[in-house]
Parts: sequence; C-alpha cells; structure tokens
Amino acid sequence: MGRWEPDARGRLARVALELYAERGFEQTTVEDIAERAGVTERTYFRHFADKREVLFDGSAALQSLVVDAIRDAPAGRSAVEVAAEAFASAGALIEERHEFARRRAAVIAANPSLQERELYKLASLTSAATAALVARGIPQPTAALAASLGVTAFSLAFETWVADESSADLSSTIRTTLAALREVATT
Amino acid sequence: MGRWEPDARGRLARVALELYAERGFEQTTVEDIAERAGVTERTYFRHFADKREVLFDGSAALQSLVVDAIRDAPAGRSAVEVAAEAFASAGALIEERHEFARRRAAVIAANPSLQERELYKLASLTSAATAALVARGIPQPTAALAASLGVTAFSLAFETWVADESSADLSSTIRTTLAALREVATT
DNA sequence: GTCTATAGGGCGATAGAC
DNA sequence: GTCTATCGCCCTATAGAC
Repeated sequence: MGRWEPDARGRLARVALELYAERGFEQTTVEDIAERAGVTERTYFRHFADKREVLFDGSAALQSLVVDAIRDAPAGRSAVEVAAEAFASAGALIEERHEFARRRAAVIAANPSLQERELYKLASLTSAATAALVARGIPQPTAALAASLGVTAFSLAFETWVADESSADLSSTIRTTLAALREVATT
Repeated sequence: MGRWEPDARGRLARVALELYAERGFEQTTVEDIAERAGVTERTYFRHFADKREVLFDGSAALQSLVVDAIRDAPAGRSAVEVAAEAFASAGALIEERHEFARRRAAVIAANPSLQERELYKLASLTSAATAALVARGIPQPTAALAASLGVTAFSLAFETWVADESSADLSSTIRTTLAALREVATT
C-alpha cells in the first residue's frame, strides 16, 4: 500500500456532496471536506478551484458528449434536430447516475451561489454546442439559437425529471420538452 | 447640510462601476469603493449583500417592468406574443441608459463571477415572467416555455446590441431575435 | 506547507430625522 | 421617545501568494 490512499479527487467529490447534503453548503468548510477525505485543505485547492467547483467535476464530460454527438450526427439534419439528439444523449449519461444526479440537484437547489455556478456551466455548454454546430457548417446566428433551444429544453426537462421520481426517463423528457418548446414557439 | 452626503447607495454604485472598469473587478477591494464614495466598508455591506451585487441594482426594476407588461398586455394574445412584447419594453428601459448599460456589460464580460451573477438574475427574470404568465391564466408548462423563449431572445439580442454600436435599437433587436428563434424552432 | 489579504457576517454604539 | 443610516471592531473562511 502506498503512502496515500489513491483517488483523492474522487474521495473529495464524494465527501463534499455528503457534507453539503448533511449540514448544508454554507455550514461546511473546505477544511471539513479535506479532513473527512483524509487530505489537507491545500490538496483540496490543488484539485478544485474553489469551494463550489467540486460539485461540477462531471460537466466537462457532459460537454464533450454533447459536442461529439453534434459532430457525429448524420448529415442533412436541421440545427434543432441535431441539437435535440445531442442533448438527449447527454440525458442518458445523467440517467446512468440518477441517484447521484438527484442528490446533487437537491444540494444545488438549496444554495443560490451553487445555482449561479450551475447556470454558468449551462452557458458554457451553450457556447460549446454553438461552436460544434458552426463546425458542421451551420451559420453562426442559427447555431446560437438552436443551441439555446437545446439547452433550454435540457434544463427544463431536468427540472421536471428531478421533481418527479416516477416520470419518464430523462432523454425522452428532453425530447418531449423540446417538442413542446417548438409547439409554443409557433403559436 | 447633514452629517452625511445623501444617496450613499447611488454613489457606491457609480463608484463601483468606475473602479471595476478602471482597474478590473478583482483588483478592486470593497474598501476602495467605500473610500472613494466617502463611506466605510461596513456601510457598503449594509446596502449590497456582496461585492458583485452593486452592479445589479437595476435588475429589480427591470423585472417589475417585465412583470407589469405581461399583466397589462391585451387579452387574447398567445404566451410568446405577450412575452415578446414584455421583453421588448424591457429593452426600451435599457436603451434609455445605453451608455451605462454598455460600460456595465464590458465589466461583466471581463469576469466570470460577474457573469454567474448575471445569469442568476436572468434566471430570476424567467421565473418572474413565468409566474406573471400563469397569473394571466396560461398553463404552467406553456408559461415556463414562453418565458424561457423570451429571456433567451432578450439575452441573445442584448449580446448583439452590445457588440455592435451601430446596430438597431434594442427593442427591435429583441423582436427580430425572437422571430429568428421561432423560425429556427420550426425548421 | 506556510502566510496573508479580503470577503463578509455579528454586534453594539452613535448620530441624525421624525 | 422611535426609526433608520452610519460606523467601529470583532471574527472566520476562502483563496491566492510565496
């Protein structure tokens, strides 16, 4: 056995969610997290830029998934269709860790500064999706609009899915939400 | 003359924008702002919850304007049409202080934590608009979708308007952006 | 790993308006 | 007297610097 337990980063992320859920975000110090994970506070900040970022470790992977799905979508589809499928596949990724996703969502919902970070990540996702659509040859303004529609559907669908345990799976909720969005837009 | 100059809050807001523009948000301390405004740091925090909030003093007024416009819209219009007009009138309010709005936007664009707060305010605006649409008798899910479309158009239009000095006025940019959004959605 | 500046909250004192 | 704005000094945790 080595001098340190492996996967300090993963332990920090798990422990942070635990503590934020137990006592609340503000009532937890970074030192509390580091201690329970068996590392120093300094080590926490080597892995995560700030106290909030530990809850957003998965967002880069989610973004890659969306970008790749847009790149690999069959040719000849409209911008919204491509975006819709890309975000539906992102929904599938979340579905795989649905228990984690729901716990994490509850923690975020309880704290405004975490909501701010979440919204920032969604905005980054919109930018990345826009760029990926542009790379497919879709003109900039159209790409930005389609990406915005996709992220809006994604985020409204996620809210629905989190609120209702027994609802449909996230991917299909995203698809139906986007369909509803298109319906409302045309009215 | 009283012991204090009047309108400490307004002075703090003006001075903060000045300093954030001059030296950058991170290079400015709350003490710097308080000092230049002729109050103490403690007084700053009585008026504004944190270092960022001073740039968002107008958002409550903007939100009221949108909510009132939704309430007062003529009957018989669709949810998106009502939302569109409400956000266009919000655009007119910003247009009145366009120089301030552009300076403020530049400061926010230069700092991620300010962007986070901006996104949070936009999300609050979405919630408020949704509630106002529901109060008109529009069913919840439709209201949420229409409000999201409105805020998306508002925010994309604002980006365009800020980027291009010589562009059309903000209200009409919002209208054309929403029209483009509806067009893209139906494709 | 150690050190330090700053954000930001708590509490009580003070000074004015009414 | 009350109500409200300002101030001073205490404190801790975050987060960056060295």
